[in-house]
Amino acid sequence: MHRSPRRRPTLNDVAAEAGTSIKTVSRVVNREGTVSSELTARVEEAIDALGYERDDAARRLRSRSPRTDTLGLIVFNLGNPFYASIAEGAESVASERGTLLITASSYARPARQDSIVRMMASRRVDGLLVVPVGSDLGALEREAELGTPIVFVDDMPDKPIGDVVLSDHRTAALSAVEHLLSSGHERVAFLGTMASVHVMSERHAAYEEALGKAGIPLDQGLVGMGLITIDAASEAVERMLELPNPPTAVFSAYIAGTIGALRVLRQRNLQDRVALVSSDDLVVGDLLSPGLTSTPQDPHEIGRRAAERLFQRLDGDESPTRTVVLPVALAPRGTGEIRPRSG
Amino acid sequence: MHRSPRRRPTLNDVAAEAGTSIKTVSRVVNREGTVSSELTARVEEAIDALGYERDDAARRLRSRSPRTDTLGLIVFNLGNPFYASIAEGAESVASERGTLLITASSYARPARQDSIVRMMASRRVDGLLVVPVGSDLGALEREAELGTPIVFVDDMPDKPIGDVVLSDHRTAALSAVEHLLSSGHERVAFLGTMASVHVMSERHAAYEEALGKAGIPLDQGLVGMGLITIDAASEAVERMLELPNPPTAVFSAYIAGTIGALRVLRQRNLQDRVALVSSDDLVVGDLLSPGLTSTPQDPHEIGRRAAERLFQRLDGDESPTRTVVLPVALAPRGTGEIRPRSG
DNA sequence: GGCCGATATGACAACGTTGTCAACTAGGTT
DNA sequence: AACCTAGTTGACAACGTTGTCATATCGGCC
Repeated sequence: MHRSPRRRPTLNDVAAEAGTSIKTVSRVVNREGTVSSELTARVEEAIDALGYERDDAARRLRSRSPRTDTLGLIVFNLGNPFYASIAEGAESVASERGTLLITASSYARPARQDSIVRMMASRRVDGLLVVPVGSDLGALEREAELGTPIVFVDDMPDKPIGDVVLSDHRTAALSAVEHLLSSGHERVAFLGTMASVHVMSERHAAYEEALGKAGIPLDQGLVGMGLITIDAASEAVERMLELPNPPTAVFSAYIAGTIGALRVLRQRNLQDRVALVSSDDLVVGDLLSPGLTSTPQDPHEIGRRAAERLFQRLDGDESPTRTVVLPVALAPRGTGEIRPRSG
Repeated sequence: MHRSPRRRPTLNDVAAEAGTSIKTVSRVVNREGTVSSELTARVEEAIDALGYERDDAARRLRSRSPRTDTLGLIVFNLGNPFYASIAEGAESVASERGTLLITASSYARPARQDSIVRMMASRRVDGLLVVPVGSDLGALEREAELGTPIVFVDDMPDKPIGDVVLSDHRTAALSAVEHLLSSGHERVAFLGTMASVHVMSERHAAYEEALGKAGIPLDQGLVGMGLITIDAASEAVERMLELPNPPTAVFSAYIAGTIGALRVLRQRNLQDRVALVSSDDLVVGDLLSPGLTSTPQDPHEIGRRAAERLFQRLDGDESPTRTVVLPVALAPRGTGEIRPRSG
């Protein structure tokens, strides 16, 4: 028996159907338990017949508690398995609290991040999880001032306007480069994206620091920055391999660079001659031969911890901003243990 | 100059600050262009000073258009790169229309899918993108009746209550198994998850169909179903390899099975002796040696197409339900071309 | 019989916004 | 001078819900 296939039923419709008032229906919907069992049954029948579902927006408008039970998550690219895993980790915490996630990709573009923050703000998300981009926090700063808790993920914001959950990128990058140097490499290339991404500049700084400590002069010809795509990384590696004094090892500070480098080395049959350490792991890094040496993070755990911190804030924690740094250990699996050939 | 760090400013607050009425502020916020430039400037100043952002829920409540500019996306597991890529594809379409995505993982559990659908319904998403699970559509059916457009992704629902976008799973699975049989394999194992997942039973049926056509008797000892995790798949493959008459080839109908099989074959140094064709590709399937033979889908495109279909519905298309089947071609890269050893 | 308290129900305002309509102003026309 | 028009501005109701408060009913007690 179809009723109105178009307009969603409201409390009013249910009340009319059950022959009672909207307040009583509201009480039944919210299980307040102060409605007689006979009337409760009649109301529930009407709810089923009409397919009524409470409108959370109207509820929030009137209710004392201003919660939407919705969080915003902004990452660089939701299709990237690393960020996807962060999202899933956050979701697993949120779902325990009956909270949904609005997810969006900023593609590392500040303007897009800003527009997403605004859209999420006008939807009144309870809090934000953000992989920050750019030097300008923009609308995020206003949100923080208005009391929306923000947890930054995987990277530091420029101003401490929220908690932070990230891996120990500096130590990881240091150990990666030092691992190559201790195998005897002196020509170590660097692959990275924009320096404006904080993590990237941190990894690059660690690269320079490790070289400096070992007394190896910096060669800008071995430094590839601004390489966004896999193909750009491949081309950069190809150029470096054409140099009169080519690199004997590569440190890739991001996953697309790693894939690009792996492809070129395999094409040129150099996979057993040029060493490679990747900051990020591949899902199947252990299945390659040689296996991929990396400093693998635990994105699922990062997502979990970030969401947990956000809920602590929502539960009333007003303590000063905290930074959670998760340890990272180098996982030697093959590509990083290739030694340079003399001559 | 801080004002109220707690309660969000409303039209009323802005109106008071600017010395005008809420209706005028509303007009400025919505750029109706009927407010004098002097007053517009004063209002915009107040908006900036207070950090006002319109409440979309209240807007929707009153406005004629009932849109939330929010879609719901339900996949099995957002952390799985295949689904993550679908999500990103859908998001790229949605963002062009100023629409955000609420994403959630059902973990292939019907009860969880149902509860997510309900939560999304009470948030009044404009439409749903769903990788369906289980034989009972549950709350989805009610939503469809109430006029919420639904597009099913990657699999068919049991009732045609919405459009469908998926790859040609049957043809892909047939060609995968036939590829192995044509190389001379007669002992071909099957790896899959629950038969309640429609795609899975379709791939399994194609497996049986291909064997039948070739006149090869079915051996239930070579069929591994219900293997959810990578480890479960590994154990199943190990058991099969212990058989007196072990498989010479494996057809894996899902990615975790593929990874589990690859790990075991590598451990036992059988990667060049046992053939493998995977339904799903790995991000770096071409980097393995031998490379992974698979029937790769284009999840980004699936997500795009599904979202585009949903927007067509939202734009008023009321034509009968349509099913979009995307073609899939077998990509031979190594593991699938291993021939059985005689004796 | 009147009164009490407990229980059940509903009338009404309010949340923040937009649609409707009325009112005011300024400038031009008759 | 009276009138009209266009351009601005604001008062008020309404969206679907919940908080507050009033009212109705009933059983039990003095």
